[in-house]
Amino acid sequence: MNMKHPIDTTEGYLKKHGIKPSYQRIRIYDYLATHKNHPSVDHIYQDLRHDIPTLSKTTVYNTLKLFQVKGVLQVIVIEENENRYDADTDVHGHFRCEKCQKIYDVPVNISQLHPNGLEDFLIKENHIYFKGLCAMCRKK
Amino acid sequence: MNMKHPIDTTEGYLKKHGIKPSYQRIRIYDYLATHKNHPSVDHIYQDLRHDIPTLSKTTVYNTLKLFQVKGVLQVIVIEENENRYDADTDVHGHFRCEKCQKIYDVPVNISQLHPNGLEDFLIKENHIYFKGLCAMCRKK
DNA sequence: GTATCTGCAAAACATTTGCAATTCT
DNA sequence: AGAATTGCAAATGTTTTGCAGATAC
Repeated sequence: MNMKHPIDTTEGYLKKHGIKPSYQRIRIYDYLATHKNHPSVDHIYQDLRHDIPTLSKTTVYNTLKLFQVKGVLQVIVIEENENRYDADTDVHGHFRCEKCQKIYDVPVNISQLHPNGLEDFLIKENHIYFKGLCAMCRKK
Repeated sequence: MNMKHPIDTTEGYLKKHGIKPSYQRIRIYDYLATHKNHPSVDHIYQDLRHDIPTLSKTTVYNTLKLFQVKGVLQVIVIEENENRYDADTDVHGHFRCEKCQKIYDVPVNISQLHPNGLEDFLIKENHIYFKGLCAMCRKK
């Protein structure tokens, strides 16, 4: 579980954010909270459909869009043609290895970054990511 | 023109990077160099097809992919479902206004950002972007 | 019983691929 | 001529939409 208030259940956590906790929504949120490898829609769908045979991909899309609007996940736009999802809503960066394709979490101190010219802008989201070779792939 | 060596022509600049300067490639590069608003493939295609009626979108895709591989542009992955392109290959950030959709350049000092845990990683690309409301949209 | 949620099928996009015609040297 | 480039048409893959049936309160 990856929740701000660990005492909560997923159901309570979703409710608190104005999301009706249907069975599918709870399962999708729990999947994200326990699979921190920044899954794509298809990852989520393929894994969950073994447990929930009636699940449809549309529901996964609907649910993730709702989660995004309600602020319980962040969309990681790092691949050029598919979105990834992360239940960790704290500001942090990502690293994508161009060889093994894995996406790593990267702790970054955003306060060190003082962009000029944005003084009158309202910044709602910070996105930082890196691409290259991870330690393992680099050695080979 | 947005070139490291302003003395060059587009033709010379492309050659230097191992790109045969065909008519279409020169026109697409010039478009990027003079339109710094981070256009999408469709922006480029729709604008250039008035001048070059035979231009195909495939050629725009082919050319941008080639430019990316040869390192004369960077792909900005900031929209959730389409790529944007920038002939400025220096490290810099972007800000996308969620209201007017405009993408602004943001000078950032990447060296201020010392991500932990990437010591053995080879970082080839840095990407930093922000989302929110720009100064103009915020006032309204 | 009325709202909402789910999921199938189809549509809408962005992007890629196969291949034939064109262009360049 | 030979090699690279262009561009049409079709395919692919992701995401969205319309809508009917199921579910929840």
